[in-house]
Amino acid sequence: MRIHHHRETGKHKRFADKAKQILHGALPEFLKHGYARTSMDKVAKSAGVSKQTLYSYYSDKDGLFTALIEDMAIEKFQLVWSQPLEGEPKKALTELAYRMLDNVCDRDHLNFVRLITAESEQRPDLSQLFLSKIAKPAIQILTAYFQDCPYLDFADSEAIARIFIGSLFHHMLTEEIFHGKEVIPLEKERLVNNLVTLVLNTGQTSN
Amino acid sequence: MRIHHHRETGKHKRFADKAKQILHGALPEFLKHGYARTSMDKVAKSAGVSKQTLYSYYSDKDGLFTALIEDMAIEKFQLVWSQPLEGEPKKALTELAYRMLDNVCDRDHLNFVRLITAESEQRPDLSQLFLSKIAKPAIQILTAYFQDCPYLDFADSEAIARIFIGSLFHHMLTEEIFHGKEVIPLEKERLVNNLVTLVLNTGQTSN
DNA sequence: AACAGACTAGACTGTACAGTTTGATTGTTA
DNA sequence: TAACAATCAAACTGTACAGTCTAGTCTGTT
Repeated sequence: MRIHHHRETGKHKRFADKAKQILHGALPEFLKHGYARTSMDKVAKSAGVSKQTLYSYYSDKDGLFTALIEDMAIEKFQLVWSQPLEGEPKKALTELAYRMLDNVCDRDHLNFVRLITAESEQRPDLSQLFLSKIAKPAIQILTAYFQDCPYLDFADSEAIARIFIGSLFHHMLTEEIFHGKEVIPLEKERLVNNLVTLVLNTGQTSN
Repeated sequence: MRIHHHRETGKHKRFADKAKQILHGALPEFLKHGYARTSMDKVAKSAGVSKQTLYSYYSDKDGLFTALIEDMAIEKFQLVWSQPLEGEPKKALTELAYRMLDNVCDRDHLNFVRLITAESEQRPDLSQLFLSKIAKPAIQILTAYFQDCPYLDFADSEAIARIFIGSLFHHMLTEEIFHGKEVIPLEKERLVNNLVTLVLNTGQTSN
């Protein structure tokens, strides 16, 4: 991104606003069509900005894409884990599971996952960013919950947390991204019930 | 594909051979670079065939791609599930888990999954083919094992099978496709041990 | 009024690539 | 040997698109 020097914060702000406006326009294009099928002309149009301006904020298509993914990984997509995990384990885990399934099944989120996957070979840095900013915190929070909850006791809390999250993630991948609703349908309720039961059966203590 | 009429099987065979030869050349290109970044010139070169021949066997890039994915989904990639699941549950499940992790972590297989994911919006039919030819049989076999095994008894065998397979799939997605080995590493052994324990703890009967 | 900075529309350049055409070569069949 | 099918290399066409350039507008500052 070009370096600007302004004395006034107003101008800084306007600059940042325009940068955001461009990302905001680029977002649906890249999410819908993927990297290769998105043209800079369409991005400019979608952002309501001239092509020249686009290129004065982002040096090239790759720079724009990188900025976009970073912005998404950092700003969007961590809503689920902001709420604390409290109360009776069965209720807490069930609610978490539904929250995760609902949140992750949002169109934008699904397309984001697909985009990261599609470009994971060209841009391993971006998929690692995804992991460190989104997957890792999720695993850590759930692991900490398993460790700290007085009603639960696992030999390996992190592994259990991964199994929990992995099952839910896989479900949304097959049902939503792979369009599995007609091919291999499975109601959320069955998955969540069995998953929670499985985990509690093993981890529940008597105290 | 063009329709040919030959009286001799020799010609039929040669025709089919050439078709396979083209697919064989197209395979690494599409797997490595994805759909958009693969050019028909490179495919022709990689297959050791002229561009004209390429276009006489497959009507266009899309037709070639479709044929390739169909071939892969049907011919390759179901090795794990061909061996029967027998013996003591703990041993059988542990071995299955390792077999699946090893098999699925093969470069070609990983790239195949990424390719299917990347094109899942443009070509939902192909991702559904992947599900019905690869994921569905796997789930069915494991479900049947859970149901038929005298030492095991689940309320919902299919849900448990999905949790089992989903956890393993998610692991290979994060560790291999998303390059998570440095970011969120987890040894196979921890995952498999905990997964098998989790499942057996819940399903094991006393008979 | 004069100037500067951010912006715009649109033309332009060069490259990559899907798909076609040409014209020659080889091998098989009748 | 004549006809034919399959193949080849290479040139060609048309389109899409990244990135640049031109010329001019609008806005706020001095």
